[in-house]
Amino acid sequence: MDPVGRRHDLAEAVWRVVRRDGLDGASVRAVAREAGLSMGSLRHYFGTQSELLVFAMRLVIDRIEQRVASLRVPDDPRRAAETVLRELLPLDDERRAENEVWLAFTARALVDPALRALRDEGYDLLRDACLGWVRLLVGPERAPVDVDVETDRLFALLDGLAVHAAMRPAHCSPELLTTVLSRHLDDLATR
Amino acid sequence: MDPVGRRHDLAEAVWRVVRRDGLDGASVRAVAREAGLSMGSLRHYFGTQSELLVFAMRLVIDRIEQRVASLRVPDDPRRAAETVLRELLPLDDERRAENEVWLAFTARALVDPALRALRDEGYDLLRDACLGWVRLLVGPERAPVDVDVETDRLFALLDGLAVHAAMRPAHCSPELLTTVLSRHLDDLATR
DNA sequence: GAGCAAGTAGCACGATTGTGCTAGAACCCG
DNA sequence: CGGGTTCTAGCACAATCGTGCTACTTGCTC
Repeated sequence: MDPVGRRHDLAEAVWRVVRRDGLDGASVRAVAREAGLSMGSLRHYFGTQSELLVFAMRLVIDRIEQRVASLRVPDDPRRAAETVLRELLPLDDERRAENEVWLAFTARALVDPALRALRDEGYDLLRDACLGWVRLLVGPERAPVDVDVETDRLFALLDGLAVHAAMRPAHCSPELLTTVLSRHLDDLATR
Repeated sequence: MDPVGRRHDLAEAVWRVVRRDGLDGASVRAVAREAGLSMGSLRHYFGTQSELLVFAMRLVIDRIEQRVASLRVPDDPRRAAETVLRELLPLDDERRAENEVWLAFTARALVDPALRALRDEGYDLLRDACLGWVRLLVGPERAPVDVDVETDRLFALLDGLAVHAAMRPAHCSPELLTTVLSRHLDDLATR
């Protein structure tokens, strides 16, 4: 198989192990077993465990970026914002997987320098997106400081919803998530 | 020393290790070393590692509850809400510690059944608090479904702010956190 | 077909883990 | 002062970990 494809397969094996047993459970042996490979074979694609995990975390960002980029966005700003930001909520199993894996990696990034840069990159991307939509929705008459506050408010809301969806999936139906987001965007646009 | 006091000391040693090296780093040996005790001695107070970690996580809830309970709350609902909810934000180092430790434990609760009940307990307490303040602030003329949506919105905002404060402390000054909360409560009260 | 690169497998080593266990020190109460 | 409980310390064991290393197989290229 394509070597780069194989690395993707291994990263997805990491995702599955992480979702099942947490990042602590993602030992080299466990990932190899999950992927149906031997340890030695895995190490032919990833020299160290750190390299493997960084690649698996990077894949989260890439996948989300790619999905958002391939989105057909309406012209109306309000509906455009909802379309894009909806895509960041864990509404189906694919996005739930990305969300849980991302959460596990960011938690470890608190103590693992190798993952910190990736976490910052992901957060910067998301915050910039929030900033852009807030600018578009509140209009130019709003004071710049308000834009900053509203950006961090939207930013925190999105991450909070994602965290809650991971922690209490039973209490966070897709309908609830979208309703909360929609309500917030309404308030943002009608002020 | 008082045995119960000793258990508290050990739990605080867990906190320090968790903040420094993550929950993965909180091995029995590391915690014992941090507390200046031998492994065997630690195991006299906590028979298993799981018991130790559960106690340390429980302490997070207890500490926050205790701090909130000892709060002098203004009569005005809007100011009362801000006073109490402010107390849940990581505005000083004591609350930052609680926040980071709580985050680490909830992340592990995703794959560790022993911690799940405590995570649920903490989340239920926080959501109930949000529900109460939303009811008080929006008034009785609001539809019940709106109250639910606004509750989960406030709930997600608070947790999102806490997560961001832990992940990017440089970008989340106490002023920013309180401003965002205050803005949100304003919107809630003036609708 | 020869030969070299790529892929696969698996052993070995030292380090670290949680916990069971024993033995001695400290303390308190009668 | 004696005796029993509480506390402390530390060893031992099996399990697991990441990684270095070697050997075998596969496949592609002259």
